[in-house]
Amino acid sequence: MAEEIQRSCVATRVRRLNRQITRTYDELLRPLEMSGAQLTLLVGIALHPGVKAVQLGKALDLERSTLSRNLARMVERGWVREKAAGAAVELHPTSAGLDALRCAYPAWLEAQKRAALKAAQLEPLLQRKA
Amino acid sequence: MAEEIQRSCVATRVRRLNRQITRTYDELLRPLEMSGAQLTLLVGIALHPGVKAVQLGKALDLERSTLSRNLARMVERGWVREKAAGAAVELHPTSAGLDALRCAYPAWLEAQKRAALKAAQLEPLLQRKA
DNA sequence: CGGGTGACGTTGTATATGCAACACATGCGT
DNA sequence: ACGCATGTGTTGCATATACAACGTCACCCG
Repeated sequence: MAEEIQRSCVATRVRRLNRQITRTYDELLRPLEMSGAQLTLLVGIALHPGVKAVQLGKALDLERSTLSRNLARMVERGWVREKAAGAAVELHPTSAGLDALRCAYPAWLEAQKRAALKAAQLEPLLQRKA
Repeated sequence: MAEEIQRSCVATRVRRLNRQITRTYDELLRPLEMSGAQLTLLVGIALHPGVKAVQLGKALDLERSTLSRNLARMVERGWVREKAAGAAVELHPTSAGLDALRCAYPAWLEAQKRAALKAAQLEPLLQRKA
């Protein structure tokens, strides 16, 4: 029973891979004082200026309160501006945010390259699930 | 550039999948007051009684301090016993821990079933990485 | 024996995440 | 206009995670 879980648990594998991948991106983005989570949000906002927070959350499958707090940090940094729109909030990139995005691109490329190696571990993951 | 990141970022995809999978397991384990992370640790300890913490951490690619704190919670719950062994710590399951594991098995099975659906999203992930 | 070095765990601090509870706005129906 | 349901965001609390700094133990070497 315990053997079966250890052999085939999807959560264990996905979570471990997530740790490895997240560490890789965070390490390379750290000089820019940006996290992988923040990069994802910044990209989404830059590509869809004025997007409603709730839409962004649904696209990323992010809980409302998590998104709210992550955005607050990015507003602090001056990368994002929030604009009230009734009960909702519209998100806009600032020029500093777009600059940060440009600066992050080389680090992202390198992280993407390193991640490709670890992503090979995804395939056994899928095969064992069956 | 931003388009490229949104289209192909491995971290974004792995992290989103991790959120979905983790939520699934945590939701089903919640009645037992157990998390997916704790289940993984408990399984590892149950299968290798006396395992050194550092070994478990390496197997799961878990940072030392993270493991230390997660284990502390499980010791609190009475599922695990820590035994000093020089500078290291040996981990043993308690009988309550083994009981909890047995109780968790049906929930794990159900989570595993639900996760199989979402894991289909892993395949597009891999293909776009190339 | 004494000092240094490396391995291991813990503590401080920060981000990421989620659930539950609350607050607020909007819009609808009467 | 009133009240109610719904959608949206925020706050309180808890876990998971990582890095940096620190304390300790063990071990080895001179």
